[in-house]
Amino acid sequence: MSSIFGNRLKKLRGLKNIPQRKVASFLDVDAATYCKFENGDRKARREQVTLLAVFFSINEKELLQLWSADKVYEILVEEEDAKEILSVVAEKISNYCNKR
Amino acid sequence: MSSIFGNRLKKLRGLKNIPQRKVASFLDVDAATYCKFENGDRKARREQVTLLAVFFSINEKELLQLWSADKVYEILVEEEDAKEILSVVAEKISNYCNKR
DNA sequence: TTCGACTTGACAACATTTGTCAAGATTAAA
DNA sequence: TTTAATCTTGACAAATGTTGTCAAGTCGAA
Repeated sequence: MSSIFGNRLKKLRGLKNIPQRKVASFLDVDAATYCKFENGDRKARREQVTLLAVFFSINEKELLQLWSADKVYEILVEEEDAKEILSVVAEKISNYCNKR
Repeated sequence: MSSIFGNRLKKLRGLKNIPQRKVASFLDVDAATYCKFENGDRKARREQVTLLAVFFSINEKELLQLWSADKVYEILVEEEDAKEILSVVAEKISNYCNKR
C-alpha cells in the first residue's frame, strides 16, 4: 500500500528525525492518521498537504505533485490501458483553452 | 462543463438518432441523469459505462478510456503543473511491479 | 399554442472518506 | 527479558461527497 507521497513524508521525517506524533500534532490529527499517510493507507486532504510542506519547510508544489500523482495512479490501476488513458488526458490538457 | 466521455455519448446517440429517454431507460435511470452524463455534469458509474458500450454496440474499452481520462483530468485541472504530474505518474506506472 | 426533447437546481438516499480509539506489533535501551 | 516509546492496524461514528429523482423550467418544430 505504499505511495509516492507517503514515502516522501517518511524520508522528510527521517531527516528531521522526529516521531510521527509531532507531525500529527502539527496537523492536528491523531498520530494514527498521520501514520496512515506515510504508509499510503489514507490520503491526506489538500489543506494537509500545505501544512506538511510548511512543517517540513519544502516547496508546496513538489509535495502537491506527488499527492496528485498518487490520486491519478489510483484511478489508472483500476484500468488495464493506463498508458493509453494517459495519452488521452495529455491531449485534453493541450486543448485546455479550446471549447467545443 | 463538457467532458470527453459525454461528448462521445452525444455523438453515438446522434448516430442512432434516438432520444436521451431511451438510453436512460436502458440504464434504468431518470432521463435527467443521462442528460447530465452527456453534458459532463455528472459522472457515470463504472457499471453504467459497460451498459452504455452494450447499448451503443461499441468496444467497452474505448468508452472506459474516455471515462477514466475524464476522472484523471478532473484531478489535474485542480493543479497548475498538470504535465509534471503526468510524468510522475507515467514513471510510477513503469515501475508497476517494483516494491520498495 | 402545444408537444416532445432537453436542461437545471434542490433534495433525500446512499456511499465514501476522515479521524479517533483501542489493541496489537515493533524497536531500542537497560 | 522487561520496559517504554513508537509505529501499525481494524473497527467505528461523524463528516463529506455522490447518485438519482422530481419539479420546474427552456428550446424548437409543427
